[in-house]
Amino acid sequence: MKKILVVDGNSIINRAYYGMRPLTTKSGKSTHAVYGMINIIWRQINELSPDYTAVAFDLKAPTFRHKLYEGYKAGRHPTPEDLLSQFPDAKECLKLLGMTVLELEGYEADDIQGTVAKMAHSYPDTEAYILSGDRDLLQLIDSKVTVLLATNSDTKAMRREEFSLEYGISPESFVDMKALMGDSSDNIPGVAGIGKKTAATLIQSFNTLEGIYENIEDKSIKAGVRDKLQNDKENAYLSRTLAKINTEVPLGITLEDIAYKGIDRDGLYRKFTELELNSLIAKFKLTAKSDSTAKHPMEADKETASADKDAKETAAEGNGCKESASDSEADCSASECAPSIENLPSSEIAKIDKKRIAIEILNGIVYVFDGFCCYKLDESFSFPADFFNGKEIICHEGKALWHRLKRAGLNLLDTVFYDLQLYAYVLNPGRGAPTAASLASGFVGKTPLPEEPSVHLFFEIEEKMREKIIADGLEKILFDIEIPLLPVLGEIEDAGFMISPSQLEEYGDALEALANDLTSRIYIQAGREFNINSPKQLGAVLFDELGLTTKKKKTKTGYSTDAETLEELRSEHPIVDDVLEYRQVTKLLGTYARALPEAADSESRIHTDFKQALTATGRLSSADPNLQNIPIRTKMGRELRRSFISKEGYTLVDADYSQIELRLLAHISDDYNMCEAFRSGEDIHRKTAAAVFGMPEEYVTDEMRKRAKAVNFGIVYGISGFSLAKDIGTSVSEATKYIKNYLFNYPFIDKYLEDVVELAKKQGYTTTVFGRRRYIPELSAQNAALRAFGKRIAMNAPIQGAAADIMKLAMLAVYRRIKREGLDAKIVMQVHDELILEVRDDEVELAKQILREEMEGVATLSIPLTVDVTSGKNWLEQS
DNA sequence: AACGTCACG
DNA sequence: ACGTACGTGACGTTG
Repeated sequence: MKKILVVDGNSIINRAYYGMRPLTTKSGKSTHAVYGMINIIWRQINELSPDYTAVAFDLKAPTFRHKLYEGYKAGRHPTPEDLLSQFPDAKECLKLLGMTVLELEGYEADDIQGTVAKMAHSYPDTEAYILSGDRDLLQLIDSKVTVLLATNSDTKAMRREEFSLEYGISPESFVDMKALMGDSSDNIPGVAGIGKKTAATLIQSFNTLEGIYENIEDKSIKAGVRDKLQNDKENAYLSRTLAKINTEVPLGITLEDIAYKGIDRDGLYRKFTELELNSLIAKFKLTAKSDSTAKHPMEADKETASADKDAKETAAEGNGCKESASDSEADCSASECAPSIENLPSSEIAKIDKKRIAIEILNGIVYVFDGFCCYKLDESFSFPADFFNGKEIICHEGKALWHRLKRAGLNLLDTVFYDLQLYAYVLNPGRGAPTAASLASGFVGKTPLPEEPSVHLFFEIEEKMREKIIADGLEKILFDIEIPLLPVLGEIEDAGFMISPSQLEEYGDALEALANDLTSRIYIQAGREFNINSPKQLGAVLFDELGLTTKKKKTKTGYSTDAETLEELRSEHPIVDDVLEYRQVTKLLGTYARALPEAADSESRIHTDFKQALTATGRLSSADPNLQNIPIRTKMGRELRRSFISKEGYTLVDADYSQIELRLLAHISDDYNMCEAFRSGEDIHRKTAAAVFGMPEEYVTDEMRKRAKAVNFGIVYGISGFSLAKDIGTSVSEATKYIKNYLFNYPFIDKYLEDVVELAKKQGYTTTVFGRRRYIPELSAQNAALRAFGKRIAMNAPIQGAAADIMKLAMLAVYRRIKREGLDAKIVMQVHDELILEVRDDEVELAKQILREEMEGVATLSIPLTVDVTSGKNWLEQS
């Protein structure tokens, strides 16, 4: 028996799109629909071993159904952009899988499938299988046609038996039934007031529409139903025409035209690499170059092809500069693209004399491309000290390169690092850092071999990405902020923040004694020893053994034992207080007191790593170690800051923006009331309290001010009454009232929050006042909770992002001013709205003045930016 | 590697 | 009906 597999391309790709977690390439291209579709289809190919395969797609052009009925498929959600963009890749992949893609203007995918499936009747010994998630296709079931109904988890074969069992009618009657009950998803009207049940009963009795209307006076039809049928008779017949799949589409093909060709291994490897679908490469066991192109699928899955190493080595040993990379054909395959790489001894480094060069470090080896030749440097390369002065370096992960060159003793005066990772970040933050190879395939369509440098493509990639940067209006963000900031961050990391290890040790010892004390007390009260650090064991002790009241099992794995939960149980048992304190003490001990000295260098300085291309909003993040989360909120924790010090003869100068996010909200929304409050230097939380509680400011109590402050914070995050209530400990209705009063008093903020969400929905992204983007795909999610999350992101991102822009501009301004005025001062830390300098004692006052001037003057907004500046010998004692 | 928890702006 | 404030990083436990 020969088999035809007909796939409903639109249905399967939709199912894959909505049924899977989003997946994107490093450069931000969505790929999960393609990935899911291939998995679903490949499983069927393996199960069936079809002889003929076709995948049908809809085209945009209207079909006869639209012409017949203008409401047809009206009210459908438009296909999301990031699904639409996957169709070309999907079709290409299907062809590479050896399948035939069929689409025809004026016909829907359903019609094409029906036509192909029914071809089984024209050939002897042939049967057809239709793979779809759409139940409309069930009408095609007959003796030679089976529908494979793809559900979320598996695929169910529907033959006549299964169909009749489920619907109680024959597949041939399916369209007649649909003509009666309609179909809201396709906007097929049907007969008003007749649903699934009545429709099924009628069809069971009379089989077809004709049967029903011929027997309309039959007494088995109730009067009400009869009226409805008579009223909508025209609609019923129209609906049937709309629902009926046309099996006579003029495709002009024979079965031989859709014979299954087997997979194209090289093509799939290239395509999957481009899409970064590495798990599919593994699943199909694809390698860079295989010895044969067409394989039967059953063999393909098992095959292990061997990489062709010879090809690579020939290229590496090639003779110098004869081939230039830019001569390569645009569509050449990866191995053909690789240029010859010349080994360059240090003595000949001066040979590289272009102003603009590309550098890539791969597995510790330095590669240089000067626009013509590609060089591989010695392990112990050495450049002349001023080699890079005034040069433009196109690179990837430029800060690591910056450090490496700095450590090699090189001057980097006016050296600009055009870091492609920053380009990608600015184009689409929050996608994770793309590799150089993925940028190559994403922007110039060339995929370097794994483990091979892609530096020879950096000039082309830079050009393409720059075009996109300009098209998106991101030049300022990239070229005026991120690119110049890179060496500034390098300097800050290099400088490091000095600590006092002895002081930390003392502090740690005290914490340790306290922790030991608490441990024994907890054991005594628990009646046994256990691991207090294990939420599981702690939960068992508190709730099962000591019988504390459990609200609900909050976590996936068991009882919730977080501070919020324990706080409510304090009065039930004295052990709870001890556990809370134990948690606090061990946190300080493990994360800070003991860990920080480990990270310090021989001069007791700690060098963090600022991640410049990580956060979705534009902020920096700090890691290894994180110096942006040093405790301050509790007295015991705050003590840690005493151990962050300045070196002998120097002082720490600390400057932080006051209320920067709230000020930005005032500026962006242009809310008169809030702007006025900032202009006149009023206490913004007190003023807000007066508005929220509806009374003069003189009567505002501390508690009221505290609540108003929480509202101010919450608004910036896209607050809900529920969360505000939880935060300030009131009823939800009380909290909701505060929010309502707030928005009433600051009407432009209310308007702004609505508008920013609308605009984000329309554009797919938000922007800061400086143009920095954040894409918010969550806004078009199916899941309501996810959509609500998207709204909150849309409200917050322009504010948090603008604050980040301002701080970055301030860092540049302060850095340049220090340099220009020749101060003996270094920036040692940034904590989002705070900048810390280490300044020679005699220049402290000057540094304070500079910090204030530069930070406050960095942007001109409709309200003033204000900065609080303090100084001291450690991070705690600031005056 | 995932989870729970908790440190920061 | 459903979930519940934005953005981060690190530690210890557990599977």
